[in-house]
Amino acid sequence: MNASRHSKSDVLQAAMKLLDEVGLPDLTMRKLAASLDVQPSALYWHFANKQTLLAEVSNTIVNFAKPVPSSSSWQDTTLQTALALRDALLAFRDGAEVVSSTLALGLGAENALAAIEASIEISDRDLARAAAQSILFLVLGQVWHEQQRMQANSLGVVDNLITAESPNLGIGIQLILQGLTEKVKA
Amino acid sequence: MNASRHSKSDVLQAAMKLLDEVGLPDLTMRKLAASLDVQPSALYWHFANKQTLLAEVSNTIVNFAKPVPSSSSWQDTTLQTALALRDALLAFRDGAEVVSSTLALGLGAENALAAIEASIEISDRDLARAAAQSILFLVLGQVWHEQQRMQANSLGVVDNLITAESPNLGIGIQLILQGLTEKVKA
DNA sequence: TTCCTTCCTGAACAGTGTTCAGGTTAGTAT
DNA sequence: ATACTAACCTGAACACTGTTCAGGAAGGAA
Repeated sequence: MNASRHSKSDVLQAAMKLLDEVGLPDLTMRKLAASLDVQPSALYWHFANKQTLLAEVSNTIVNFAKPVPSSSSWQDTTLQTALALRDALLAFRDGAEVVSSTLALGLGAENALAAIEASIEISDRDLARAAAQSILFLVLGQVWHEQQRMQANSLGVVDNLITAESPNLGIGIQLILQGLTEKVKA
Repeated sequence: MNASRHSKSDVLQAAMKLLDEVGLPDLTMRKLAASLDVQPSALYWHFANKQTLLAEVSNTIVNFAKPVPSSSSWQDTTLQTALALRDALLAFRDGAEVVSSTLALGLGAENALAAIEASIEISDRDLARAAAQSILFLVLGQVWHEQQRMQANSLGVVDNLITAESPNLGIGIQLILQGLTEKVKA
């Protein structure tokens, strides 16, 4: 990952690799530069600042979730879309925190919301948008929590004899979908 | 807020005030110390580190939400509890981000989850817990998003001609409650 | 007055993101 | 081959950050 000169996507790729190796808190510009055999200041030719870099990392994570084929019901399609996003977040270390922060700052990660919203086939688009946003926050929150536990567990914290409360993951989404379906009926 | 010696709660109180004045990103140990006319190192007699301090800030925010009286239905009580939490988060600058981070790190903020969970009067407690967690994430995500927009707007970002998509706030929660009610019927 | 707990100083350490004037490299056109 | 121009990088510095630690001062109790 070194050897003379680098392109913008080289830097992005190195950032993804470093994220996987050391996690978000230790993903510093200096370490990233070192992994490319380059001075820290060199990174600022490719990216205006660290947040811009992280925004592109976030987009890479979100776009890792490929669109799901439409199922028998739109409810199922929405659920599958949300689960695909969940899997994408889980596929990268601290993925949920990266995406959450980027989303909060208003940079990128709109693809995730758009995909969920598009899958909700009801006529009231405001309601669809509100529901999609709810599902997004739910997935981000749950995965963030889970990934934080992963790190805590990997550092000798041993209080996790009961680690399996994971089935939570899909329940909240299904509750929202059920509520949506009922609300639209009326 | 100065004058010779300070207690632990003095420091906490000064931290809350400084948070309101400068926001979370500028809430540094040095500024906090300066606001108390004290050296930064003095703070470490009261708190082990910054995260511990922030955890207590977080708890202060969460406990600002007083328990709501029980309504006609538990669904309404749960909704009111969630809205009370929302109001507490909104009452402090960057409140949602402070609580989210603290919650993710596993320190404090369990009161919020407990209050919501206790209000859900169904026999399946695992389901109640999952639903409560979903509602919590939903409120945190939504308010975080909203507060970030507040700051962005106060800094000369002027693209907010249409600022009023706030009614989202309660919709997601109601969807979850409706879904819950249906699921329990069966 | 002695003693002990509580609270604080002053200085330093190791790290962070970021800026900037200037240099090198590579490719393209003349 | 030469000149030019864009892409990319160096090296050093700036202004911060959280945190540690040996030691000193203030206040109350014995």
